[in-house]
Amino acid sequence: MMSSEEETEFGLYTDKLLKKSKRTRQRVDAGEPRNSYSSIPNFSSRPAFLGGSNNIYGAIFTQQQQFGLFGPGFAPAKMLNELLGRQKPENAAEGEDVKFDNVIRCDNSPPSGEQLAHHMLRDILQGRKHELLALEQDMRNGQDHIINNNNNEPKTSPERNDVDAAIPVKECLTEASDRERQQAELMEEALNGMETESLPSPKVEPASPAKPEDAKKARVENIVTGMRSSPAPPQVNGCKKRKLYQPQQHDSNADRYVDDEEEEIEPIRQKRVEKNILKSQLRSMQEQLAEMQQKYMALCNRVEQGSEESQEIEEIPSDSEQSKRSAPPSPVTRSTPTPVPQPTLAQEVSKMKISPPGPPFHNGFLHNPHQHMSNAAAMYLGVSHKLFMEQEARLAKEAAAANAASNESHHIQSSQQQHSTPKSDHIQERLNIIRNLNPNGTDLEGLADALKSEITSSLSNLIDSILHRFVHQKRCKQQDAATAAEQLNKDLLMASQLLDRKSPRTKVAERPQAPPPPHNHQNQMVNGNAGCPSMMPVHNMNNMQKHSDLHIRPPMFQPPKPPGINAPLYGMTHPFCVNKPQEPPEQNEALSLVVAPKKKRHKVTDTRITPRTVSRILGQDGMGMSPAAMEPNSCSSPRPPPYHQPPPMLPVSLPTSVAIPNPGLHESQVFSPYSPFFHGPSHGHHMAMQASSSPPRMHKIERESPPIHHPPTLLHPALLAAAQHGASPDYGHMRAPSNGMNMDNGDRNSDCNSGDISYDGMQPTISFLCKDFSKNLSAHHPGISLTPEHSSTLTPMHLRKAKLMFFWVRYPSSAVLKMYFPDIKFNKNNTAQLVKWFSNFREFYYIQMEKYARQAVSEGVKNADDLHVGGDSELYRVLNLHYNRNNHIEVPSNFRFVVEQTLREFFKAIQEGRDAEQSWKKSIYKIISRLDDPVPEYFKSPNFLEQLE
DNA sequence: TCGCATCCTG
DNA sequence: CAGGATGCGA
Repeated sequence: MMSSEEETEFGLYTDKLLKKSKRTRQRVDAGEPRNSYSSIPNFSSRPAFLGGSNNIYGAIFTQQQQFGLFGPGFAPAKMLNELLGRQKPENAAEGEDVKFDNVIRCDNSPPSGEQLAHHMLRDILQGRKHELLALEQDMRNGQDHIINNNNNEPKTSPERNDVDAAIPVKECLTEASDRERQQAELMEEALNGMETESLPSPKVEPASPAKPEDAKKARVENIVTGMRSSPAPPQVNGCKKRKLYQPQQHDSNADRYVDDEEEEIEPIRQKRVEKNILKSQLRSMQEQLAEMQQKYMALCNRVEQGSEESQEIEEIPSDSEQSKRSAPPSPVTRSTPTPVPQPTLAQEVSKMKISPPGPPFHNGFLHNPHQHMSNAAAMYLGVSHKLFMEQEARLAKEAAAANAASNESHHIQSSQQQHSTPKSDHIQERLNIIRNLNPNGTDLEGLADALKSEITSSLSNLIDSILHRFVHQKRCKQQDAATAAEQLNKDLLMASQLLDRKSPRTKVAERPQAPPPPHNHQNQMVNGNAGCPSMMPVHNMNNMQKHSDLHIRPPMFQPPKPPGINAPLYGMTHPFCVNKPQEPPEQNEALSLVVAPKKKRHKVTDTRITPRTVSRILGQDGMGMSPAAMEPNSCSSPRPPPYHQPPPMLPVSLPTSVAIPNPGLHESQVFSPYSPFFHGPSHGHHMAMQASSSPPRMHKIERESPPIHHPPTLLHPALLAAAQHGASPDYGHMRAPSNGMNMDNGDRNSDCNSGDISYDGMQPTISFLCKDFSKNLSAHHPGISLTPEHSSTLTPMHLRKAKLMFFWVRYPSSAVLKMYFPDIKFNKNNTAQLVKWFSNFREFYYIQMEKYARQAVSEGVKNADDLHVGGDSELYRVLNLHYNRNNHIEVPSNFRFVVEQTLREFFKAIQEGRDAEQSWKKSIYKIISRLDDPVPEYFKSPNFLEQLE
């Protein structure tokens, strides 16, 4: 049953678990043995000792795959996978008996019966969407199965059959009937292919006794499959209302369908027709866009090349460039080529697509002498691609789903290609025209036409003007460069606005389409560009770049442009990340499934919005803490006078986000956000992203030596900046004297020696550290006390910090946490909150792990050792996005190691079918809990928080 | 019973 | 992310 793993070290422990688990518990995982992991004496924090042949470390070190007890001789992975894949139901069935027994037993106990039933139903409903569909079918057949959606009242009877009788006929039913009618009609008339898609497939899965685990598994699988099989829109809503507010999924069809539900049939049909029309029109527009882009690229290249060297010009320079760029990227470890046969359009698109960012991007565009131009181009493309890419994505989906449709689209495309691109004078005028059209709304076709011509014309205008400017710019050289860039920016801004306004719908889906970025820092910059057209004047850029941590954004800047999440088309080190190259339909999906996108009830949260406000802008300049302060001419806006407002007790929200890209920059260094600091600080520890480059082995070896001297993983500009300033006055001794920036050791126990970190929760006054700090302040600005008040309130910045800490510790004790949040006056509540945060972090983390592990399994990965998490793997990026959204710090290499281990553990467990067991994750948790590392000292520094911006 | 951890839900 | 439910160990 349990793998040998447990037997070795956790024997006793797991025995208990197993025994206990027999008890009537419906939830597999509820409750983790308290303090289990870290408190278990035998748990060494270092893998080295784990001698067991089965332990992961053994496997890792020996580079041999060992499936626990199964050993090498076990069936070929392929077989195994298939077996498992198909077996799942079986396994589940086995377990179900047990589980169900439990459930039944529970029924006898009055108090919990209801709840159990509720849970059960919930699980069923959540996990087995397809089942629901089947049920729906049943309903249609006259059976009285009633599906209860989660929003309805809890059933009183645990038995499924009873549900029928017990449930009052609710909207569900009516909705269903509505749909029924609609669908019937639609089927008959076969209005369009899309509709038929939405019909529930008669696929029936015998409503087996619901087993929670099963349901859970199903859920996860749903997520996974959802990620993978986006082309084929999963079941369309049953009576699952919850599905509805689940992300603005690409599945516009479903959405539409849902929306239409309530309305009369007639209008629905009309709308559909209209939509189709619009769709085709959009398609044509895309075509044109593509064309124009090509032209544009070609022109750009010609111009550039002409000026540089007289090199041969290729037909489509962009292509060549692209190929150059895309070639080098890490060879896919295990290529699971999923080159979905793309229709011609898609091919074209792929050509057009800017090589998914990352390093290649830099090499390509950014290095050329005319960077401002290139950047502008990139930006432009980013903007204009929104619409295009989205549509392309949808197209791909549809093509996969309905073959018939593809032909049509081709026709349309080709026919539309003939469109000429009319030119007109001013965008504004046209905008007005369009605005006038909108109100009527009735004439959608007209509108579409208008939009079409509008976009095309304006775009062509844009391109022309851009080119003109470019040429002109070349003549005028640097002097004019700045202004030209500004102009470009304006143009681009206008363009983006134009596009946004015109196609509001695309807006929704566009985010995921953002150019993907292998190398986050850089990419974020790039993406930021596309997302935030409003740039700073070029002349400011130089200063800015020197302080990449001090991103002063245009007031209007709205961060919500998370770095592209799309998987890069290439460069996936991670085997199972390789797949969805052709799946523009957001990689996000799975993620969003996990993390509900729109929750209104944040308290401390919403990290996207930066709290540190005015304090940063106002307060900081006097403090000599911000890099900016050192800079005489930093930023266009002269630093505010030395007076300070009382530091806001509670952080005010400011838009935060990634650096503002400087479109106009021509210095290459600009694009390595951290570069400015690499040389600055005395410790040039440029541990810079070895990302995927650093061989995993290294980490492993690293870990072997207990004293582990963690490589200076930090690189947070803020820190570096701080280091710079450390030279100045008192600041220097704020840090541990010996370590300086090498915050290596931060041993939990030893860190106290820093002395200054004495945290006394009760002291109303400032702590040592704060005193120090305040001394500085007052020294520089008498009368101003910027003492980081010992607040008991955890701010969003604390949250960020906590997230960053997660890279080192997954299971921090509350003591450790307190130590690392010296500015917090801890009490039960905020301690719990902080702990809860980490719990949440873990949750997210493990969900991701499981998801990807399952994906790997289902994709036929054989050996856990084949799983690698590179810096460019999707998994890695997802995690980084979650915990290190703005790339505040360099992700410690150990974290990647941990991730990899976790992934492998999950993978093995799943592969071996252990996931059928009740608490199969626990063993994994235990393993992972041992992989915690000491958090770097600098996390304790108040400045760190400060710099988290 | 309490503290802690997970899972689920919103 | 926060609340609540639940489980487990002490």
